[in-house]
Amino acid sequence: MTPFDSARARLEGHIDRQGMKHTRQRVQILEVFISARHVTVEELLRAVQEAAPATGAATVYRTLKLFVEAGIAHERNFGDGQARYELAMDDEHHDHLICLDCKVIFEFEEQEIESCQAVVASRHGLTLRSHRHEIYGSCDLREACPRWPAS
Amino acid sequence: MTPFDSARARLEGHIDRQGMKHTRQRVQILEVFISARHVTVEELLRAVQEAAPATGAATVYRTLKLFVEAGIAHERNFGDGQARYELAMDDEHHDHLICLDCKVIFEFEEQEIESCQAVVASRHGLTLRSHRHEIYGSCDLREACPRWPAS
DNA sequence: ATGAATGCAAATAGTTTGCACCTAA
DNA sequence: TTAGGTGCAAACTATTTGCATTCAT
Repeated sequence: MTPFDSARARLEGHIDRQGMKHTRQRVQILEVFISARHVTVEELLRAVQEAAPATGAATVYRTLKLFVEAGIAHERNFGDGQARYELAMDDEHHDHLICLDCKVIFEFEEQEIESCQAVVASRHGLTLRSHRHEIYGSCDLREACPRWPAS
Repeated sequence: MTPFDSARARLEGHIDRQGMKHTRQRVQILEVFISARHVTVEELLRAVQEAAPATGAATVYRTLKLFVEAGIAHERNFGDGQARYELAMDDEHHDHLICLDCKVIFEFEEQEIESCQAVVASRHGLTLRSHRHEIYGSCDLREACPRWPAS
């Protein structure tokens, strides 16, 4: 089962369960979304419009919300004013490390940090619900940079 | 030296260094800002207008940016669509724990998490520059909640 | 047939900017 | 005097919404 198939299965299940309809657009948007990482609505819209030029921005916004409700996408905000979406795979969790120089986005998972968080929450009498953790760094556009020697 | 005095000193220094001007509005906004925590522009504007009704929103936006440049304020975004600002005190750092039920914002500092982050960054060849870490939890509006038994 | 989804355009919300007037230095 | 600041309104950006039309069921 490819990522597309399992995401689609989950989406169709959600659509059926909610008495919604299966549409061409929803599948087309999912197809493009699957092979993208941390896409903005604008990027996704442009890509979708290459196959289906009539697609409207509102549909992409609405469909991404649907993906989030169906549990196949996460919304992210990296502080540049526009939301980004990424595929939500089963029981996988990660946070992000963003390079301020070359804008590369890495994903990381640090069990030690994860467990600290529950402690912090309970210390204040709260039950941990979710979190958001982004680390910003610099690659100085040197060899270590995945885009080196990009402009 | 009160927090207001040291913030004001730093602001005036920045203003002088940049050849800017000292204005009534900047001091008035600082006065209100000092005694607020995680304020939105709207909240700050309303409070400032109680003392100086003619103050415009643009001035508050511009002044908060100035505060950030002067190093006396941090901009925060807790995902509700509007920026919040808080006083930046010397060599103090903290992250946030937000209650999804009662909206209380706690501050926390966890040295273990801090040091993990540099490791994560270097693991990917980056130098740590900054980070953003928010933990979201629930108080279930019970006794532990600082606003209990609020509505 | 009929109700939900789409696409467009208009509406919002938060923030920024242009510009005439004001004010600190 | 004069550059920088302010206040207002208009512009902008990302996103949402109203509505007539289209499409899935």
